[in-house]
Amino acid sequence: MNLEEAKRQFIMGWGAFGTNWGINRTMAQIHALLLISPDPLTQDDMMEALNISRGNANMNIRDLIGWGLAERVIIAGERKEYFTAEKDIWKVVRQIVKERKKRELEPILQLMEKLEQTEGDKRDREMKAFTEVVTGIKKLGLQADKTLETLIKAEENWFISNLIKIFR
Amino acid sequence: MNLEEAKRQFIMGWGAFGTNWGINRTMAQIHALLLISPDPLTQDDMMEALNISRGNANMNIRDLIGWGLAERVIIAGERKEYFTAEKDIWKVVRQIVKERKKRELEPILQLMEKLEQTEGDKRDREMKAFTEVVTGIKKLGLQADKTLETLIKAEENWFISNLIKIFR
DNA sequence: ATAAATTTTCAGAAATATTTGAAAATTTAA
DNA sequence: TTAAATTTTCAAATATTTCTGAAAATTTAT
Repeated sequence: MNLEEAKRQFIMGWGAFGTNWGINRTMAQIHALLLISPDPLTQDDMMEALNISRGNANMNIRDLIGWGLAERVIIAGERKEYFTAEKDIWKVVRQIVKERKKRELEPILQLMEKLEQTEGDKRDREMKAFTEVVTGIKKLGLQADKTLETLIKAEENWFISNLIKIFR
Repeated sequence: MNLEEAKRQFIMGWGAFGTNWGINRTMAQIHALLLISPDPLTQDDMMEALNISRGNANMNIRDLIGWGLAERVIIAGERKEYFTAEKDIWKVVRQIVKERKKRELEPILQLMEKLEQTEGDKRDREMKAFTEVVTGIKKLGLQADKTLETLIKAEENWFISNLIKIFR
């Protein structure tokens, strides 16, 4: 396969992958494009490469920046804005984990904490089933939160070398 | 808060949470409903509780079964089919991890392996950037695959107690 | 066998999410 | 300043996903 075709497949594949994870296809494709671009790109470059409109490109670039996955780059003497993405995949994963933890795990934990306050007869089967599930989710969620927090702070080598030891 | 309101919020919250993770809202709501039901439910019970159509209920129940998150229950003397969900959250998480690994991680790894075969001049900047990213994703993916495999096989206490040791 | 109960399917409808493109706002150069 | 270049916004259009409901298929009881 030649490079052009491989790039196309990479971008399409990354886009489909993102879709499974609740990430907008275009955002994932822009991310893929930036990942494999040795140099920063402009919005127009991306519009052309991915065949998308100006508005779409602009919104998704800004979302990517919001996720901490892309950043603006100033290029001396250039009028247009340029963008790059972090190339180190491990850093990318850590950044995504960090954001999703904040955006999704934390709200679920808050909900479970609120639902733990539910009043009712503890001998009632319905009540018991409910309480057990809520408590279980909260416990696991807290554990996950702690684990992910450590993971986010970990340095790659430390983490990987530990994982290899523990989970072989 | 009383139990009825708490259940409602649990089901809505779980549905919204699922949506963020590429899981259909109704499927997540049915799962939530089953999680907090002390006894098995029929399709009609779910249709009524969640205010959804027969077709929708049927399809999503079968999807849940496909994910290994719900199962049919035979109740002696009853004509209708009943369904339950695994209540142990840790088992639920393991099951989800297992399915997502199969459905999503494995295809991405296959794609990366294919893209590693891309032909081109290794001194070309474009080629180099591409190869580095593909290789990086594959490496991390293989590591994740191995780790998740261990996690799937692990017993809860073993896993949690190890994690607590490693990641405190 | 027959028919009632129940489950499954799926085309079209509805809801949701994404994208476009043109206008408005902002930035930059001269 | 002024105006050209660039970025941002957002209402409407489009695409995608999900849901409905009725018909078909299957299962069960008699």
